[in-house]
Amino acid sequence: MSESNLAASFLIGQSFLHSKLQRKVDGQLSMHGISFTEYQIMHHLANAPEQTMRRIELADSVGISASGVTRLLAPMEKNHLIEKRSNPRDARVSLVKLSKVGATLFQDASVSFGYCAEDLTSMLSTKQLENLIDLSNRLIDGR
Amino acid sequence: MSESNLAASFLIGQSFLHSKLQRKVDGQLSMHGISFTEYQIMHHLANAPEQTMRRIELADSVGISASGVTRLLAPMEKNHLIEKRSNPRDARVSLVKLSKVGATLFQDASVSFGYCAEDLTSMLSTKQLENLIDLSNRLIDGR
DNA sequence: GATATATACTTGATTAGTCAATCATATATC
DNA sequence: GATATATGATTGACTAATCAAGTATATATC
Repeated sequence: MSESNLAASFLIGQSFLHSKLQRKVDGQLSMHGISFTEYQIMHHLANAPEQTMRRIELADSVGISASGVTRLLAPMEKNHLIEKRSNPRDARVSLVKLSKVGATLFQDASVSFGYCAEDLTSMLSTKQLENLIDLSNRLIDGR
Repeated sequence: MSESNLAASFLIGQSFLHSKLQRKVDGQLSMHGISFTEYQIMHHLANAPEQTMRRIELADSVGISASGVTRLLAPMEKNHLIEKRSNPRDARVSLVKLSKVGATLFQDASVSFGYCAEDLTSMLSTKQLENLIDLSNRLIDGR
């Protein structure tokens, strides 16, 4: 009956936590007209050299499929948050660059996102949060 | 440029981790013909008194909307994994009971799920995993 | 006991993603 | 240098969810 497997109950809890965090973050970012996924795209672009990445790199960074990236970026390009660049060394590649408009929006959204994140984690001390991030990173890296 | 906010980078990492876990778990459960969401539904039903819950309780437990539950349960009922019961004290309520077939499938799937969970968390000691669950629960409870 | 409000659930329309197939280009091999 | 294979990206068809609106029933108030 009751779940005796620690690892299994972690997965169940993890999934529930995700839905809670996702809901809160999406609600907060909606006032900037973007979703959490779009925010993540901009986050990775903002931290990349030249604010530029290949689409497949974005897919891997965010954790969605290549086709998901194509569909996600289309409206972002129409709204001039990003710009399409080609790679002269490899014509298969479509580079994505965070535009000036996109960078500004990202900075604004980052303030909301930061407050939201602080709020959602306010019950943990810095040490606990660092610990949590460390443990999460081990799960991500699989080491 | 680089994210100085600890809480914010936690949220980004959390989202990425979720996509990784979701993918792996869904892949594992697909051999039983169910999704992770369906597994969670059965998990909560299996642990409920009489293996029975109201639909809105299921929605809250799993972290999806009421309409999401309606849409999710429809095929599960057709496949006889769950049964619909009415509440004689409140005709608005539609009770959901895990069927015998559903309980058997859940037990089988729990074995796969357990292995999958062990595998995904194998790099953490029991103590670390307990610690991770505790920290996650604080985020969930907001205390 | 009629009326207003709240709760449980379902439905129609929409959205964000998936996968499988495809196209274009690049790279390796003979 | 022709051919096979691999890689990056897009598209069509589909799925799992959302929200807003609607229906049915219950509860509280006058």
